[in-house]
Amino acid sequence: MSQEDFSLGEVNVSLTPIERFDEFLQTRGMRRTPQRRTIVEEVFKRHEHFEADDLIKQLQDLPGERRVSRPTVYRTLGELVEAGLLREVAYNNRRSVYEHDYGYPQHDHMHCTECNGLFEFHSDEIVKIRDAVAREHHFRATGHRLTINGICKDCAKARRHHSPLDLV
Amino acid sequence: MSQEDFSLGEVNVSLTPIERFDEFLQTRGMRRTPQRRTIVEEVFKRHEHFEADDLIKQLQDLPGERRVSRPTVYRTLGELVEAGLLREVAYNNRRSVYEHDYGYPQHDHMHCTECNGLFEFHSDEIVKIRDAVAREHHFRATGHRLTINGICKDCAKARRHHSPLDLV
DNA sequence: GTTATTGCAAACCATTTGCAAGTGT
DNA sequence: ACACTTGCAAATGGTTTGCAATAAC
Repeated sequence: MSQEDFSLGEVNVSLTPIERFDEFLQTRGMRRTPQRRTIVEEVFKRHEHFEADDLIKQLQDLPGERRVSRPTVYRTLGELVEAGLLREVAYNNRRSVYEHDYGYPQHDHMHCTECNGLFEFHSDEIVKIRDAVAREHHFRATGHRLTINGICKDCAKARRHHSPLDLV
Repeated sequence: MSQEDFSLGEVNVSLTPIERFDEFLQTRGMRRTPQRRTIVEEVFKRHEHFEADDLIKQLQDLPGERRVSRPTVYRTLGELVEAGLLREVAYNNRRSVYEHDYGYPQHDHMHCTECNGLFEFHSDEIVKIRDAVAREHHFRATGHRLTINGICKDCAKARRHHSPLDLV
């Protein structure tokens, strides 16, 4: 976490995700419960994309008194999105994939159709074009989602070891 | 449909979607059935984004002998995607949205979070940047999906008629 | 005559919800 | 004390599947 204490719009960036969530709960008259606390902690332990089910499994490895039920996980994930701590990346249709969206720089994704991997990248250009396009169409842009589809470096390499006639 | 007879990669662009689908079925040893025919016809009657359910409703207005069951609609939509005639736009998670992807120029979307509307736009720049980014990361790009989120012109206008304190 | 396809009813499965018991404030 | 939360079990709802009857080829 940065030591600086500056604010970006309404959001005080010097807070940890846990503090930020507490702040959010307070503003909304919602309560700080051990379950909510456990979930934010686990969610921000590492920075990978995850699905609700990944998180549920992760929580199952926790000592018994910290167990959280499935509905509560779903409810809390929704709250974390509302709080601006998580973002939903809908690249997989059918189930939701989440990623950190707090104190983490704007970025986009490359999605490998072979191994289903998701890779992040950043491009200032994209944002510029986005805003230009939006302006041109009188659209008030608040964000965007770009996913480049294709084959990642590793899968491309693996493929070269097969003959081009090797069908599945 | 264009009168010209030129090919783009493997795809003969002079075919109508219906012909193209027949060709696809033939190559795969699949059969031309009245149900499949009805579905392609209805799907390509107009160029809007649609969900499986929209199509099912549209089919219900057809004379009785052309009725198609729900499972067949889902099965055929999948085939149309495989055939490269349709493309799945996963902007809504939970249900699939389809759009024409045959003889239709590359484009991206603006998604209005207010009215849920989807608007198309085209930008050559985006494709250039996409390829540059992919090259830089040794990623073999085959396509991309960009959705700009925000408020469309009409919803923005409607909003100005409310006081900023008008919550929900 | 084979083999693919259809329609029906039932299954799937991620997510959501009603509700009674529990718990922050 | 008073809401807000939780966990349970059951519901939801888009999509998929098993299977017997049917229809392309």
